[in-house]
Amino acid sequence: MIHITLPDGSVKQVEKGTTALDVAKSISEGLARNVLAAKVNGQVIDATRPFDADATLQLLTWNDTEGKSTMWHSSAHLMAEALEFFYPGIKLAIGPPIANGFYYDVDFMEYSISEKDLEKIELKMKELAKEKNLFVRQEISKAEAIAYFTEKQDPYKIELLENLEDGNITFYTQGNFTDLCRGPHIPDTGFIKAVKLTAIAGAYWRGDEKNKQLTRIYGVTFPKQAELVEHLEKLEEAKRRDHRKLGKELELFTFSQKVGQGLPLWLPKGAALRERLENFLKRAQRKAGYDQVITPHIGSKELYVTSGHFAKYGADSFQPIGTPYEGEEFMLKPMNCPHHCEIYKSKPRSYKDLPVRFAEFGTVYRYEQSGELHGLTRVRGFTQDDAHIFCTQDQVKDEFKKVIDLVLYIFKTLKFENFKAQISLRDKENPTKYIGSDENWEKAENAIIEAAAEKDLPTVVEYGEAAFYGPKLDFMVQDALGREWQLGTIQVDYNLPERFELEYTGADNQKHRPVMIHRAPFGSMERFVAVLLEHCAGDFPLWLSTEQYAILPISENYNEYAEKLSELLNNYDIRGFVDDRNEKVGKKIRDAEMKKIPFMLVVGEKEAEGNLVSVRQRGAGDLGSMDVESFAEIVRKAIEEELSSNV
RNA sequence: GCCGGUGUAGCUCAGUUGGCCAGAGCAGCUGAUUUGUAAUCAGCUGGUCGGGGGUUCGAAUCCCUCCACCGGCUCCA
Repeated sequence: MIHITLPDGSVKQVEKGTTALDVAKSISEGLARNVLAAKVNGQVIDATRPFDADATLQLLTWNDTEGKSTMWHSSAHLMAEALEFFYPGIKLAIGPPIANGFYYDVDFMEYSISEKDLEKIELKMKELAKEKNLFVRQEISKAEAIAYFTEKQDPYKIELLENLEDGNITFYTQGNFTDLCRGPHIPDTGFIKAVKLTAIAGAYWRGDEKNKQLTRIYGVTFPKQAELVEHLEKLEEAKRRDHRKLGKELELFTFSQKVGQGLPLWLPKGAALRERLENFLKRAQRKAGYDQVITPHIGSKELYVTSGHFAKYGADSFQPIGTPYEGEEFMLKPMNCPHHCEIYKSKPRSYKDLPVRFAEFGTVYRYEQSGELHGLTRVRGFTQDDAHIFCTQDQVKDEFKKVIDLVLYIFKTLKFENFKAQISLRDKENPTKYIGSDENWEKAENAIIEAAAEKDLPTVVEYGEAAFYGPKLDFMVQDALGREWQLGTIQVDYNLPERFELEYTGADNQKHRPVMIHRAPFGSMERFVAVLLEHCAGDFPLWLSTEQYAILPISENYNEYAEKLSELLNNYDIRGFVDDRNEKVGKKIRDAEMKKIPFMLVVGEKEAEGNLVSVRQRGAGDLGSMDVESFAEIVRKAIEEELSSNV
């Protein structure tokens, strides 16, 4: 007899050879029907594997991330079985589970496949799922495995096998399909009740663009049809919130083929929104001791040779601009830091001056591959809310904390409640990858870790993710749909101060090298606006709305009164317009709602006579009628509340 | 850049066994209506069918090529 310890601490005494599924059955049949896999001694394995010694056991169901990924992994096998049915002779590469489903990379040989084919594959998968075929695990020698795939003429599996150790190789078989696979898998295909193949795309073998491009089919499966429906609804919602769609509808930005791809054009309303965000940040930065600077959009090629960026990125950048006669070369600036370094150097600095903080909404241009461009989140020209802090090594931690405060203030004000900070540190195994002294790195990394801890940031630490010039802290926010985006960043840089020979005079009257911190709380205005748009689905907070109210006269007879009101509200610094079109008020309300205007002010005879406005708030409905001062007070209070989230 | 898909009016979309002047709704304009909390009615304007080339008596529709966009891959100072 052996002992199996469950998560609640209870211990089951069972025969050797008992499986996790048996244990589940002994608890309840219902549970057993939901068990997808088992976590035994911390390792996820098939629920059908027999125990041969004492162990801890956690039964994994659809409610566990590992349960889901096990099912999706099995779904990839199921899809492969269906694919082999329709397209015999195809070569299979890899088919893993991913965050939201699974995919399989397939070399379709002479077959061609398009989205139209997905439906029949789904049907076949459902048909095979109904057969409740068991996933059978089989240990196999490397030689036998290679022989199997040689027979099957699958070069990808053979390549995978070549990198595997003999004695550690397993096959899994369900129905008519056998695959090289480490496992684990769900007990049988019957758990898969709902199937949706979502996309078909190209993907390189082993992610290397020098390799052959395979066809990747993405899919997702569920244990219940209802969950698939829910999933599809979520996708619809994401589509509805897509910043490209909202940006067009709300007339915020556009693109022109003639101007060039990836070069956003900000329309009046978008520009007003952006200006408001910039002013918001400028105000906060002024308070935090930043000095605003302005630098040109191009810089001499020498500048980037000095910074080292030309050597690293020059070939993949917009190419230098030449002057007509002298043959001088200038680059479109891909970042602002070299310019800011030169500002630092414009006069001698003393330790008493530090930290120096130069801020600039700096527009930069980077060549992105055409297939990479995406709405406002990936463009070729964008504006960073950039700043560079020049300080002593001892000031790094404090400066980090101040920047973290700034970022938190922004997140709080704009209601990004779910976020995390990723701390990217060195890969210590690979010291030659980094510049700067070990001692300074150690200090900087600790400073970041401590700063994050003291600010109670939810953090994940990634080793080996640091830039070659210094460690960094990136903020990832979740939008309303739980999708993750990288926004703000804070980076320590030992490289540029060295290359630009920056110095300050210390208390010891000796020259010292300052540390540089790059930081951008929004990241870029383009990306931030995109994420904000999706986060709030276009319903901007009042203080950010370009049009805070629309005055809707009942008929043309009240247009004059409406104009008078509008002037009055202008005196209160409340922005809006009069909808004096010859339309019924219902139509005007509808249009104002579609334009996401926070307040609609209906005026007719009653209001004109009593010097009142009838206020209707987006989302909240009719607030009744009141005088202008009361309305202005409502607006003032609402904005104060929105902006008061001091950290 | 690569693989796959898409491209018809300002917007959303019909229109492919190749065939009469290419359609609708919304937006816009004109007129009527003078309106009370999510679409008043009527008329009108508007299209090199993404660009170029080809096949054909005839091309939005078939072929070639280029461009842009969408979904991925690779990349991201």
